[in-house]
Amino acid sequence: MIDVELKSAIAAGIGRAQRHGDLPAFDIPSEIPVEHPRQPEMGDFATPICMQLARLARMAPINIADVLVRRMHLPDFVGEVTVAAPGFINFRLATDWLTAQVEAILSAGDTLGTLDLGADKSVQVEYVSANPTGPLHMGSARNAVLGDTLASVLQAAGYAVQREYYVNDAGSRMRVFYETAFARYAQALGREDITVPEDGYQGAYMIELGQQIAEAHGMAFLEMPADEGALAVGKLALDHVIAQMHEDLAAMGIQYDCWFSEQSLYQNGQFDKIMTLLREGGHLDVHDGAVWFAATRLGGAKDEVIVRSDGTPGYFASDIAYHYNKFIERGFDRVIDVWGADHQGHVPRMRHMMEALGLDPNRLTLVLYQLVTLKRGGEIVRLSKRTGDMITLREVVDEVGSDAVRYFLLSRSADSQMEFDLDLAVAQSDENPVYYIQYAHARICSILRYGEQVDATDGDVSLLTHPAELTLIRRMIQLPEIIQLAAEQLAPHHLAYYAYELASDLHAFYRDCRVVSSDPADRAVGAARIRLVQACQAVLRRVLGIMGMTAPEMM
RNA sequence: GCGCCCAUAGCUCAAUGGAUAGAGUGCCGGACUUCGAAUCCGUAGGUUGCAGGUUCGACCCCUGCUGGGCGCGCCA
Repeated sequence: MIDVELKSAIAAGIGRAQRHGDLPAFDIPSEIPVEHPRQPEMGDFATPICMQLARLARMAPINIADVLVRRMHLPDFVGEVTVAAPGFINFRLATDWLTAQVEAILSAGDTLGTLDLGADKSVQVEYVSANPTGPLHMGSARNAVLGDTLASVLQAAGYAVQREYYVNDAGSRMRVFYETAFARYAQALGREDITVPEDGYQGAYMIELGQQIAEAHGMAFLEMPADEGALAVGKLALDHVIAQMHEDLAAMGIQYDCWFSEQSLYQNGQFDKIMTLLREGGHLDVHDGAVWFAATRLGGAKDEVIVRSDGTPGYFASDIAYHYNKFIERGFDRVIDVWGADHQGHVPRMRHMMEALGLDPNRLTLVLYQLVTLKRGGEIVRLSKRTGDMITLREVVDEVGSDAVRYFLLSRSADSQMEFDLDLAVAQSDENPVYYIQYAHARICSILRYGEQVDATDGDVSLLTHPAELTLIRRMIQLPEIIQLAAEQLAPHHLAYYAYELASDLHAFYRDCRVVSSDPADRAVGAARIRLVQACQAVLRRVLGIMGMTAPEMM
């Protein structure tokens, strides 16, 4: 990456200046800041390093800058260097290097923008993981988009990524779900005496599910002992719900590598093994009839119940066993869990759990996102599967479209609380910036169709000298940098802004530069511009692809 | 009471401790007889919630307020 080369050139320049006696001796900072100047006229890259060195060198920043510029060996991609008050060094990319990048992009193929930041380390991204007790509702949408895009970003950054859905098919909520399913099934067969539990799932979808099972299986499960019948109906209902989730997520272009069952954590004595490990490590206490995780001994605010006094494992027990499985059984180098902000209270105990398992807590990252407030008719809608008040992810995706939903949810940082107005989302879907970006792609396709008869294979990109052309190329070569930023910060919203700016530069280029011209005198530059437009198309496709969006050829 | 997150243009949101804080949207005004007007160009809009502090330099880091969201269970 060019910024890395620039940094080492600057560091080397400081060393050389010191050896020549232009700068006094001091330790060269390990991290050399390189950034994009706010004003493009100032250059493509800049470093404020001289301001930071002023104290060390006991010199004015501007004088340090002068010395440094004189002593630096410039990489070949730098065309011009200037010094600006109070001590910035500005670098401008060489035009011939810049235009050559068009060919580099065209020959990159599918790996365009791919980095080796991850060094092929294995990362698991676990996201959505909503309880399988009903259809996915809109509350899970942000989790889905964030997690899925994060996974793609990390893939592009050179990690070996695995996408996982954690199916909470154990525990007390599951039992209530089974009982609800059984009651609805029985009611469908006329047994009004069998009722949905007090804290059961009231949604209409459970009634439908009960009817479907009744139609398919008749009285069979009612003729069994009650426990067995409920279990059998419950399992059918669970399978149905999970199959539905597959479909709903697929409608957003999301596919997992693994659907991991919580129940499986309690098979083959695995859980006992982990409890032994924790006990031997001195992390367990027994009191009030329950087994506790001694988080306070690791600096936590309170201890956590692992096994309840009735002998059943609690949610945290599964969390421990699950992460033991992720790191120790399956050996992921790094794990990212995407959680809603309502789970932020669990962050410290996850850290303590990692310590207790003898794992480096930094290998586990919990990405938290602020919950989305849903509005309909100006009113805030509260979603709950238990009460059955819900707006499903599917109905919104069907109505607004996957691309628009994804872009909307992706374009804000995870820390921002956002409002999703359903009426507005439908009414204004045409104004969603995603269409602006897709239009840029469709426009390129249109230009290429129109210029089909032009032979651009020998297009000479060095003819690209118009400011709009160079601005576009500058934007195009930013892709790796944006992928790196998004991967390092685990913040995919940078992609959304980048894609918009890329589209904007393309539209501006289209305004200023005629690509396909009937004038024979324009043939050479036209061929070069076709190369440029093809390269831009590749970048647009790539960034849209990482965001999980389509790149339509026509709209 | 304690903890986490947030507060930036009318609205929705950006901005790795660096130069004149940017987009979209909305208002107003312009541009189709040539590759797509789902586009482009322009005007207006700011004490970055308040008060201190650190720094050569703060929207960004620290402290204290104010206001909002979310947590603090032998639920998940």
